[in-house]
Amino acid sequence: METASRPGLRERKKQRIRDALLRAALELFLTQGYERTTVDEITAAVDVSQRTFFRYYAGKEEAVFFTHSVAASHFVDAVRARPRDEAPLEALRQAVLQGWDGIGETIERIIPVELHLRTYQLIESTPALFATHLRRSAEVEEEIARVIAEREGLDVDTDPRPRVAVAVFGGVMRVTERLWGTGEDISVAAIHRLTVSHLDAVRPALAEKWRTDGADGASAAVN
Amino acid sequence: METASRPGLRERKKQRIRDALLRAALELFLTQGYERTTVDEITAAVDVSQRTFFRYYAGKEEAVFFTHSVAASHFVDAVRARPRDEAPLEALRQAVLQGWDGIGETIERIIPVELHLRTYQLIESTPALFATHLRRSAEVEEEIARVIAEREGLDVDTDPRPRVAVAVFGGVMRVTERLWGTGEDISVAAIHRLTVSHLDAVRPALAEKWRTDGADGASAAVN
DNA sequence: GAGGTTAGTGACAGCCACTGACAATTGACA
DNA sequence: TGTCAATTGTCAGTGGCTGTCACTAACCTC
Repeated sequence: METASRPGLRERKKQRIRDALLRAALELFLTQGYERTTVDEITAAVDVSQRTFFRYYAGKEEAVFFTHSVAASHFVDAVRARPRDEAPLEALRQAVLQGWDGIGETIERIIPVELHLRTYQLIESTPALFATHLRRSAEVEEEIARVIAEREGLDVDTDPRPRVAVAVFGGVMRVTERLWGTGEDISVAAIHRLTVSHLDAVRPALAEKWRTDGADGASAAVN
Repeated sequence: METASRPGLRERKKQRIRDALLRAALELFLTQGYERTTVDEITAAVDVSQRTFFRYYAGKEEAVFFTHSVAASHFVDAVRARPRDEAPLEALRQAVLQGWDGIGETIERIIPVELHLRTYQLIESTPALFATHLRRSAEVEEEIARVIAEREGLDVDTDPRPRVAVAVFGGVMRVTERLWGTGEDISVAAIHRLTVSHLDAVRPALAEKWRTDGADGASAAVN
């Protein structure tokens, strides 16, 4: 009866090492900076060999983005779960907001949410990580585009709308994240607020004239 | 009188090495792949020391993106040169199309345009390069957002519209580039056509309902 | 519970991108 | 032509990452 609840000593030991490495890595990255932290320092903190680190994580980057992968697949699932009568962009909007609000339960099993949220600041301030983050986002967007296309009964290779819609949405999310990640308030409430205000700014931003409709645009101001 | 036209032997020698390194690097990257090409191979082809390569280029990546930097600043200049009565998105649209059409004169002084265009395929097919490409694009977008904000007399830090508009535009351009770069036809005509069709798909993609307006959406189909 | 099997680890050697330091070389210029 | 300064080659070293191999400890069977 305990094979399901207790996965065996070997497996538990592995899990402990994986967790310890992740935590040590993130804490070192956040205190000393990503590039100034060597793998040797991480493994020294956990007291395993350098080789062991690379058996658990493909590299330093994978450690940084470990929890992000979890969050990303939750987001994709959330999009899939949206009612089919919702407009595509509305479904995406609800899915991200839902994802952010549920980030606690999603991440806390692995590391303190605080640590996860702080990785965004690390990513935004480290060019190499930021680049990887964008690439990973692009991969998620490709997946989302396929989901949207399926929802709408379209072929993602002949109709540009699914990818375009997702790209528009993703572009706005990047701006939002960046503003949030480079700011001081890394609370979930803050990202929630910024997400809403930026998504609401899409239609005004696409308007022909910006200068005359001051009321509409100014109302979407941020900060 | 010849300081301007003939920059001296030393300078010419440097330029020759810089060009030779760039060409050798790109040709090796394109034939063997980016990661399978070592810096030693590049410098061996040009017959200089490895150290010399790093004096001209900060790393392998910088060589790949050398011409892209030129193209990017031409694009930014083109946006700046657009008439101020043009709507922001229209100005961006015209500037990119203009940029692509003039890519020949812009790049040919450095390397054959053919080589430059092929680097897009390399970038799209090499995750590390793709990531860097996205980061660089994000930097350009930030610059463009400031230009747009200035054009419209807005503060980029309080009004979200400049960054949002540029992010929307940039998102669509990424999708376009990716489709083009992973396809077979890497002609300027092809990217021009894809750019137009994708930008035209933005409004339909933002529509509430996709299923009913089949005529509008299907007309924007690609390929 | 002894003994074989196998997964996981440490130790070591090595590749490659990249950097700093210093000496050798070679245009530039008087 | 000799001096100065810019460029280059050489060398040594760091750090991320990988392959290999022997060893240990968990697991499994009888």
